[in-house]
Amino acid sequence: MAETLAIEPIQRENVATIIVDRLLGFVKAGKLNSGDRLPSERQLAERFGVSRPTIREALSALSALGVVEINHGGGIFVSRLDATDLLQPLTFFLTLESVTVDKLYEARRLIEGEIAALAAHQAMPEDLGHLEELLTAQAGSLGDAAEYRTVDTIFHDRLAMMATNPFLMRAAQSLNMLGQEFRHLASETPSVLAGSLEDHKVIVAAVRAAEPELARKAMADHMENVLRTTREAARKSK
Amino acid sequence: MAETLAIEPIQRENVATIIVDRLLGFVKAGKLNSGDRLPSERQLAERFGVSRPTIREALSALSALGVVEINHGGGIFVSRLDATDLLQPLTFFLTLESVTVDKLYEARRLIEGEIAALAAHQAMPEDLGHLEELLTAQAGSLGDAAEYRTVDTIFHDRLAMMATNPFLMRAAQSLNMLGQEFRHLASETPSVLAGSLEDHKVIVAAVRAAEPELARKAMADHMENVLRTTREAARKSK
DNA sequence: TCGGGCAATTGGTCTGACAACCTGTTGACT
DNA sequence: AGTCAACAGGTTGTCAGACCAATTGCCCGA
Repeated sequence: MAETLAIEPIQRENVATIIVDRLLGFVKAGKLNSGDRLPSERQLAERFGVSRPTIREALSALSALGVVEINHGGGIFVSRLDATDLLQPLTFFLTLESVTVDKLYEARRLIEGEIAALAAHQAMPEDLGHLEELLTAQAGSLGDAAEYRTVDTIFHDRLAMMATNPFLMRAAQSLNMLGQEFRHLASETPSVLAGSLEDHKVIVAAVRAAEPELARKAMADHMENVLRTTREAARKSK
Repeated sequence: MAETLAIEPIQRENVATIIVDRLLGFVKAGKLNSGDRLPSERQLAERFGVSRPTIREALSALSALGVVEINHGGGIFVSRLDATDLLQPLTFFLTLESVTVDKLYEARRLIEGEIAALAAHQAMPEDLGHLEELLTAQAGSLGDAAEYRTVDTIFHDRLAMMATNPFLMRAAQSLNMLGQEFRHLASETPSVLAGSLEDHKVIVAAVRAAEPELARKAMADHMENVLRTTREAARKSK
């Protein structure tokens, strides 16, 4: 029998890594809150009993993670990551072949679908107003692909906010970002944008009608269309 | 009208930041692929015309982002994480109040449910063997809460791998990590662990039977149970 | 009172050194 | 000839101390 036996490599951790975890612990435990200023590098080095380069490595990592902000001459502060903005990081790594694109949209269909359903379930009147505005904004930017993409992102974000689930929102945002790398091609075609707008209208209608399942279906169809046009554009450009 | 007029602070970027972007560019452009070995720190320092500490700060950041793996004495490699491991970063930011716990499990139910369904749809025989092994491992660790949590995580990871969707896997992992912060309390109760194991057995049975919808339901129920026990434990400890 | 300039503080970078670790090779022993 | 231990070279990990650059705030002079 093939033992699972997950023998871990026993890696003795970096001192810098330990310090990262330690500081992260402070943030988690609430001992460090958003906007708080950290001690200076020299003080941190002294308190942790390590050298300044080591401290700097730890801070560099935390900065990359978006947990702290470093100001030359000014000090180091805990970022105000009220809810969203993390997760920017993974915008890279687009070695994505077509297989992966399928998987990406499999995930998007699920998550965006749920978001649409939740939004339909608990939409507030003013939310609906916003969505309508965004639709007209999209109609007005059919000629400008870059602008359309921007408004499109706002549209999906708005819907995600209506779903009132920060976790789904977060996941949806990152998947959207990843998808956007591919859509540059497709979105240059006017007919594609027009089709997208039509999809959005159907979604809004379902949300307005407070029909969760209809909304989910509409969103799933939309994702399907986006995937299809993305693939066609990719094939053509080959 | 309030002009946006985004006057940027003209921040001259860190040299380390520049190097991070540069290396990231290589990865994006395909000049550096998964598993590739980077030049040594000294060589990098020389080529970029900077000192080694600066290079180390850049590498530390990339390591935190999960883009590279650094082995003491061994070298630096581009992570192979075909698609997955980014996004780890946002494991923190757990300001989670009880409202948020509900939302967290709303998201988990959706994503883990889909994973279970996909796994049931395309399970391979050896995968089923692994799952069985994990079940017995869990049965054996009912007395040790910490160990049980570890095996539990492996169980969910395994299922996620079977779903063959790196994006869902990634999302599920981070949600699981977030959830774990709360489960420390609940998982100290033996009866809770036993209940969890029973849930797992039902899930595996559904996967083995190749019944996607049954698996989804079983997983959703499991999530529901986890949420319930987590809440009860939290209430008791108040 | 206001304004400019100086000085302290803080982050940014460099140099050079040594320790800990991994790997392949060499050499001795069986 | 085959095995295995010790060694050498390269690599990351950490440290110390120094100096540069940006920010801040105090202090003094107008």
